[in-house]
Amino acid sequence: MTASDSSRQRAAKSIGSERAEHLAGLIMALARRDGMKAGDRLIEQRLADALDLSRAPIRLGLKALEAAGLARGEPHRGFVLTKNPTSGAAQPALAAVRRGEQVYASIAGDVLSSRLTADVTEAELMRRYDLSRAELQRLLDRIAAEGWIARLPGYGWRFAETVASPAAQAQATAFRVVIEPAAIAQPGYELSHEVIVRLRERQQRVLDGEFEKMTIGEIYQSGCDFHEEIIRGAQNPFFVEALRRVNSIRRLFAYRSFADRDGMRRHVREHLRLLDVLELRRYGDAAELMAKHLRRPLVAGLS
Amino acid sequence: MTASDSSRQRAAKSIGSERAEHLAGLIMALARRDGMKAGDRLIEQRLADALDLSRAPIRLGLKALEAAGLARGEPHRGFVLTKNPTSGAAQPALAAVRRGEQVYASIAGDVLSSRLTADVTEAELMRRYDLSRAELQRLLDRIAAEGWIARLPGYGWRFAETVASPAAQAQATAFRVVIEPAAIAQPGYELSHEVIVRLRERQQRVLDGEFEKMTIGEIYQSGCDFHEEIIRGAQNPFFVEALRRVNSIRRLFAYRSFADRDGMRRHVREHLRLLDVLELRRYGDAAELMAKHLRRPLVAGLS
DNA sequence: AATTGTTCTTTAATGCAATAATATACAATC
DNA sequence: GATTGTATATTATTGCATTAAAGAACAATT
Repeated sequence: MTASDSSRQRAAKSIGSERAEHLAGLIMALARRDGMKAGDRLIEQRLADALDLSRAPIRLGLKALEAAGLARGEPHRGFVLTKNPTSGAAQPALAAVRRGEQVYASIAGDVLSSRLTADVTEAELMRRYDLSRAELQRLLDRIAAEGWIARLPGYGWRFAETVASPAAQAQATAFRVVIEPAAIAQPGYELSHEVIVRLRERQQRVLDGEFEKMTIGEIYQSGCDFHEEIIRGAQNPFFVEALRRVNSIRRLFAYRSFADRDGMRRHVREHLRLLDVLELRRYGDAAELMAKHLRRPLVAGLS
Repeated sequence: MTASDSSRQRAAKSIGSERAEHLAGLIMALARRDGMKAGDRLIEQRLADALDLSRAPIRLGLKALEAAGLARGEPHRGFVLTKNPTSGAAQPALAAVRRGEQVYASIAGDVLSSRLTADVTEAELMRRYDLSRAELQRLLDRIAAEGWIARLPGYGWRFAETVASPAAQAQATAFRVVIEPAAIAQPGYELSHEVIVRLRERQQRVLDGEFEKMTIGEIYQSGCDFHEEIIRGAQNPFFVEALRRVNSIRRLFAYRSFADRDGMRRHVREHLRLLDVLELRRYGDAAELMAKHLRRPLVAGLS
């Protein structure tokens, strides 16, 4: 116990500034998502707003990015991307974000395959995953926010029945088939022109081949972003929230469902068609289209 | 600051065993919910299971109950209720639960009336509500679990847009009108006979006058329980979860909407009618009935 | 006018020891 | 056979000092 304890501490310390690299990864992921290119400026305040942080941590991330050779900073002129965020050179920076996800992923895997019981104590998890209390607590808070674990009144936590059940995937779809079309059919539904344009542009970029360079995680995320933006048009946060939660649980098994590239192309094309119908304000048709879209099998991991 | 700090500590210590009284309140609330009467036995393990605790804390609660004169314990024969849980004598014990809710309630009130900004820091909240870090954190965890606050990446937390908006109540209803009937209309929908019987019995009891003795909170809770049990029949935890979250947010403004007794009677009668239709497995009709039920105005706080 | 650079303040995380709360196991009793 | 009584082991909380991280304000630069 003392052995593993100290090894963990040493490991953490040896990585110069883990946080900075993590921030660099966040910035890079954002740049990718927004389709930035080499040469684009990285404006501190804009990044800070996008990531809900202040400029101080952003600055750390930018410096780490420079140290990694992905950005260049000149006095009083800020930082500029030197590599395309989709290029191979950008990969290590992005991996830094994922590294922090490893434990999260193994817990998710263990729950999904029932290697963990529904009820667990913190002590048990600390031992099992070699985490400090603080680390574990941050993790549990996050998982709780995603809705697949909840604190028990006494000691311990309980995983939600939502996960682990083999039927979960089908249930998630069934739920979405209800709320997403219904949201579009709500009386006050409206999607601003700007949003439609932005969404179309992003989907088009994916269709134009960018998705060859995307990770499964990014592809999944892009799909979720799209649907969340669409459902937001109902002007009812309860719909948005509900979809968010389903998506964060679907993410757990998304990694398993293998993505076939052809299905994906069709999938994105459906997104574009949906945008067209929405632009014409034919909400009844759009709702139907959405229902059909969701029911399509096989690419379940990507809708 | 040191002054308020120490006063808080003194207050906490002077209450002999706050936790035990709280537990007593939980037991009493459970007894009320289940329609127990004076003379009924309070079986430790059964209570422990119902409250997701072990026997040790239950025992503390039972002793506190005895100290309050609401239960009597005899060696090797356990505890027995000596007062009806609906009687006036039971009130103080139940109040102990609510006492712990005071800060929660004031935060809720402050958010609902925009006396708090959307973004807050822990330090700010600690000062404002005179809480220790630990106390505040438990509170924030709970609120986060209920879904109306979320941690920001840096310092601080952000209240969900779901709350505070004046439209929230209408939006919550709109959302329920979508998911509740849809759940009943799901292919695999089924409500076991036992559940129907239990629900009917409980609603009947309320109709038979018990609700005169119920607090607003209990009335609200009873309504939520009913609907959650109904939606559970869809065999899809996503529906249940979604409803739970809406309900935990609706609870925040439930206290404001004044309950008229007549509307409530009609409301409960509708619950009973719904059960009849469900028992006949006429799910299409039941779904329609549910939609109408939810749309009824005025008793919005109780559906 | 927008953006970066710098400094200072505020805020929260971490590790540790002491303490409290909860869970478990098994014997005793009805 | 179910329930209670009791002892013991496990688990988590609390307070505190230290340290790290983030935010805010304003000057400097383009």
